[in-house]
Formats: sequence, C-alpha cells, structure tokens
Amino acid sequence: MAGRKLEFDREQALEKAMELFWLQGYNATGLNDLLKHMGIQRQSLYNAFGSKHELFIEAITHYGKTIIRQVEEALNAPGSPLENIRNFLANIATKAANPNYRGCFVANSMMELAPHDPAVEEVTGMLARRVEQALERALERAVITGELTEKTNTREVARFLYNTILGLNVRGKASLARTSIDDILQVALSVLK
Amino acid sequence: MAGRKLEFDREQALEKAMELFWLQGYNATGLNDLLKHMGIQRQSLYNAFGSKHELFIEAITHYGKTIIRQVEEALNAPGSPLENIRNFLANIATKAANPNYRGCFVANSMMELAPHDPAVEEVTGMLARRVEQALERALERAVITGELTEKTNTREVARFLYNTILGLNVRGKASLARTSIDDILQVALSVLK
DNA sequence: GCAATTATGGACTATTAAGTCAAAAATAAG
DNA sequence: CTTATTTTTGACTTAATAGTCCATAATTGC
Repeated sequence: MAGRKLEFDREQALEKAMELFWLQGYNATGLNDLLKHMGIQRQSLYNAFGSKHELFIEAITHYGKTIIRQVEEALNAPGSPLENIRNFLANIATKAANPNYRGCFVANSMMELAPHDPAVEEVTGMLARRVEQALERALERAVITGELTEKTNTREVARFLYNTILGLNVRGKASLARTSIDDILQVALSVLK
Repeated sequence: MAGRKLEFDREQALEKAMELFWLQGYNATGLNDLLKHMGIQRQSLYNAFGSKHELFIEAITHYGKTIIRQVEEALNAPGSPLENIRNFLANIATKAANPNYRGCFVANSMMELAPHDPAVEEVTGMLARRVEQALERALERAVITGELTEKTNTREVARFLYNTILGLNVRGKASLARTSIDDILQVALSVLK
C-alpha cells in the first residue's frame, strides 16, 4: 500500500458535512460551501466520498447512528419509563421552541428528498421505525411497572408519539410561541395514562 | 390606458405556478419549468409577477385562500361538530397514505423556506393560526352540543390537532403504511371526549 | 392615421452548479 | 535511489440558473 497520506480525518470531515446538510438541506448546500466547511479540497471530497449525493447518504446515516444512540439512552435511563418518555418529548419541545431551531435532520430530509430519492426514503424510513420501536419498548416497560394500564396499545401510541415529534419539527420552523408548544405537548402527553 | 392586451389569464397562470411550487418546492422549480407549465413567456412572467420570489409569495397566498375556505367548509358543515373534526382529520390521513402524497403546500414551505425567508414565515405562520382557530371554533361548538365535556381546553386541543396534521404531512412523504396512519389517527382522536 | 403605451418573443448575460483532468507532491516498497 | 501509488491543488468543463434587453406586435386615445 504505497501512496501519499490523507491530510484530513475522514470522520471529522463527514461530521462537518453533516452539520451543513442538517442546517441548510441538500440542495441549498453547494460544493463550495461543503469544501470550505469541511476544510478539504474538491478532489479529496470526490476521492473520499464519491459524490455529493453519496456524501449526503453517509452524512444522514452517520446522523442516524448518533441520534438512535441518544434516543435509546434517554428512553432507557434508570427510573420510571413513563418519566423518561415525558422528558424525552419535553426535551424535543424545548429545542423546537428555540427561534433558531434547525429541526431534526431526518424530518428535514423526509420532506426535502424522500419523495424523489429512494436511498433517502429508505434511510429515513428505517430511522423513523427505529425511533418508534424504541418508544414502543419504553411504553411496554411502563405497562410492566404499572404506570400505564394493561390495555395500552403500545404500538399505536408509539407511532402517535413519533408523529407528534414530527409535527413539532415542522411547527418549530415557522415562528412559534413557547405557549403553543406547551399546549401541544400537554395534550399529546395526556394520552399516557 | 393604451397598450397591447394581456394574452393570458393572470389568475390561471398563478394557479399553474402554485401547482408546480406545491409539487416541487421553491428551489427545485426553475424558471423554465414555470414558463412551460404556466404557458407564458419569460418577460410576461416578470411583467405580471415581478420575480420568482414574488410569484411564489402570491402562489402560497392564493393557496392559503383556497385552503382556508375548504377547512372552514369542512369544519362548519351541518350536523355534529365533533364528527366534522373527525372526518376532517380522517380525510387528511387518507391523503397522506397515498404513495404520491405531495403534502400540504404550507407545511412544505415552512420546512423549506420559513427559517430564512421572513415573508414565507409570515404567510405560513398566519395560515397555521387560522387553521388552528377554525379547529378551535369547531371544538367550542362541540362543547356546546355536549359532545365534548365543559372542561375541554379548546385552544390546547386545537393546537394539538394541527400539530398532528403537520406530523402526518411529514410522515406521508416517506414510505408509510396505511396501518401506521390509522394508528396515529386512532390515538390522536382519542383525546376528543 | 399617428403617437403613446403595453405585451410578446427570443436572444443574451452573468453566476453558479456539480463534476473532471492533469500536473505536482508525498509516501511506501523494492 | 527508483518506481509505483496515492493525495493535493487549482484550472477547466458543461449545464443550468435567475434575470435583462430590445426589437416587434398589438392596442387605445387623439
């Protein structure tokens, strides 16, 4: 294996690309923006990642890994499963209430690309399912601890909660008062009993 | 007032522009696409609408007018106010379950443009509030008819229902089984009692 | 009919996009 | 040291972008 050494850290460059795609979306992010923000040269990007599109897929996959880890950490925290679910949603609501909220990269990509980009549709669909499953398992634990009644349809509720999260993602993008967010959360969490 | 007559119907051309922006979004829609679909000439577009951006604002405003009319018609239909709300949401859910679902133009624009486009933020925010208000009024009527208890916080629930609709808009863009939609709707509507 | 005014058609400009090419630089193996 | 291999650098290519210019066509008021 001869040859010159890579002058940049591939993982770090990918992280930077993810940040920019997350903030601006796929189409609004030009190659020049990427190169500047990643701190590498044009040809290096093509050598390392193939194309803008392949880089994007890697970026969202990378995002997915970290987000799934965070979601599971939050929902599997010690203590009350129901409290974990409540805190998880409250946390997202607080982020969405920030005027500079950039949204969830997955939700953003579903909207921008999923309808005409099979690769994006697949990755985002898979991540959505994994979050729903994590919620479902937490709900099941809440049933076991007796915090939720035996009659709770955990799958239905998990899908519902994830849908609520997606809604907050959209609403947080336009001007949105904290009180509105709290109202939404209040009612959504009222189904947990 | 001398001068040559306009060869196209301005309202009709606007409608066509709306269709395309709705389907493809702002940035993915080029001038050439617009001209072709609107059936007018380049200079005519600039004479009649000023710029691509101004045309977009007119298009979404036009969309808003028609959508608000439809929403109020659906929610103010004769008969049970609660049934009207249920049917309204079920209708949206059915649309979202369609594989070729193009989403709500307002939700699409919130995601694509609202964060960096004050004019779009204002129009979409205003339309969101108007839909929430229409829902709130319908909920109030349901309280009066006794279909909902006096304790119902109609404002909270209205905001919650609109958030659910926005969630369906996102979820409908990625692959989504009919059963998932039904689960979401089932739980969301369970708060109405 | 003539002058003023407005719309059309099509060429044109300037900018930006993603992606490629090839020379120069750096490295490892023989 | 030499050769083979890989990365970097920056110029280049091709296509598409939003928007402008201007000559021609159509219309109304005088």
